[in-house]
Amino acid sequence: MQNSFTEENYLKIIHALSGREGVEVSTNALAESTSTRAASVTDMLRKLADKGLIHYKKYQGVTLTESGEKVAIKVIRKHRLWEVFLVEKLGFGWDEVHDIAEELEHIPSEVLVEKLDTYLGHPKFDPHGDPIPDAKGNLTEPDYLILTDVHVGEKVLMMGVLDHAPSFLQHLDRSGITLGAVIEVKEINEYDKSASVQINGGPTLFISLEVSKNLLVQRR
Amino acid sequence: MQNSFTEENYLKIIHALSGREGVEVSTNALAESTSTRAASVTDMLRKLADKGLIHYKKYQGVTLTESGEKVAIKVIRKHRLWEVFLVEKLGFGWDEVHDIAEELEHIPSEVLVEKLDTYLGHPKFDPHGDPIPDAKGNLTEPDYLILTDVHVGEKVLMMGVLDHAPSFLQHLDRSGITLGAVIEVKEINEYDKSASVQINGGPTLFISLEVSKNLLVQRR
DNA sequence: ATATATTTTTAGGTTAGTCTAAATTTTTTA
DNA sequence: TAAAAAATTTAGACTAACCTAAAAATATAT
Repeated sequence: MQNSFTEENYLKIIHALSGREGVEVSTNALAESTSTRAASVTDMLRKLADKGLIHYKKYQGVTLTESGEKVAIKVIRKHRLWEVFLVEKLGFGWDEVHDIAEELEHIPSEVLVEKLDTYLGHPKFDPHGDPIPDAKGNLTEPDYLILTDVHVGEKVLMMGVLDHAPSFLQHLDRSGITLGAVIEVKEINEYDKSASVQINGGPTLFISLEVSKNLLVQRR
Repeated sequence: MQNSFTEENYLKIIHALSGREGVEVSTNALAESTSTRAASVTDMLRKLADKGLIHYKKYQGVTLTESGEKVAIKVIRKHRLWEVFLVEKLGFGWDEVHDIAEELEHIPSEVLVEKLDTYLGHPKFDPHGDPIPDAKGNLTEPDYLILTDVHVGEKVLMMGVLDHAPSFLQHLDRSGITLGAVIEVKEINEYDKSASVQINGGPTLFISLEVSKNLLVQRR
């Protein structure tokens, strides 16, 4: 029994919205994320529940079942591997690959994914720093900090982004903030929490709270 | 105005069935090729005609318009480039790639195709010897012979296959008949038109008319 | 604790792509 | 060239995924 493109998208989004703790996801949140209406979401939830892919009780929100989780993680694995391919092999920018990977992730061939994974050298992270689930479906989220949690004087490594919007990624490109960059927090403005940071021991620049909130970093 | 997966498939199949001369394709032939019923084909033909992608007069069969031809050739370009990728980069056999390419060919991104083409080194032929249309949509079919047209004593180069069925391609693999192989026709059996051929100056083997009819070759 | 607001579900409808059965047109054959 | 056969189209219906409007359930506020 094959899942449709649309079903896979719902499962992927439920996975993302329910987070590590597997918290219930609301109908409205899904309507927002899928760009559909709540009524359409309800229809789909009934269908996914019938297929045993989600736990669903009317008015109570949904969580993934084990089998739903499996499907979601497979889709995420494909999405992230294709993103690596697009950036590493085809030369796309990290700001250009999301929509294309959104299509490629639904190509249904197990052997394709595994050959792609091998070809790419079994990457552990995608171009945005997101972890790639392994072939068995194990997905371990590294516990990165958000830059807002870093104190003045600390040096951290840039490890990923929370916002994948092209405009945000392009902004980082212009600022020279790339994956693996060393970020030293020089100063935090008390008033608006904007910060001045030094990148790779080179130029110092000001970043807004909005930017800080979307940067995942790691102490060295 | 985007064309759907299904519409693209119809256009691709009409292109294939109408051949170089652009001959009319019948409703039944399309039903056969799309694995649907004639009534469904009629519905789709009306739709494609409304979009200006085919010439359609009831009961008279269809041909592609210029704009339909353009779409078909784009799909064919994508299909064949992805096949090259699957074989050359991911290590699939030529008998394994058709179904996967059938999915990949509908991924809609011009820039993806062009980057893929560049990455692959602008290949001119796919793993089955079929010519790859260029970015401008020029598709030049080389005029190969069919092995049945080759006389005893002639040496020819194996250039492609007409049948893409995995079972046929696997049969060729077992026989050592690969793209680029030199085939010398040693003998043709008058009764059933089976032939004995020598491959690359090495082993001689018997091939049935069924096989000969599906091998595209070139005089040297 | 009741009234109001919000969220979610139900009811009924739409479109794309498919189907079967019946009607119509074209082709073949006697 | 008329009858039979084959091909094609029309009519009416189905499913998946969406919609709007109205009803029902839950949450919030006075």
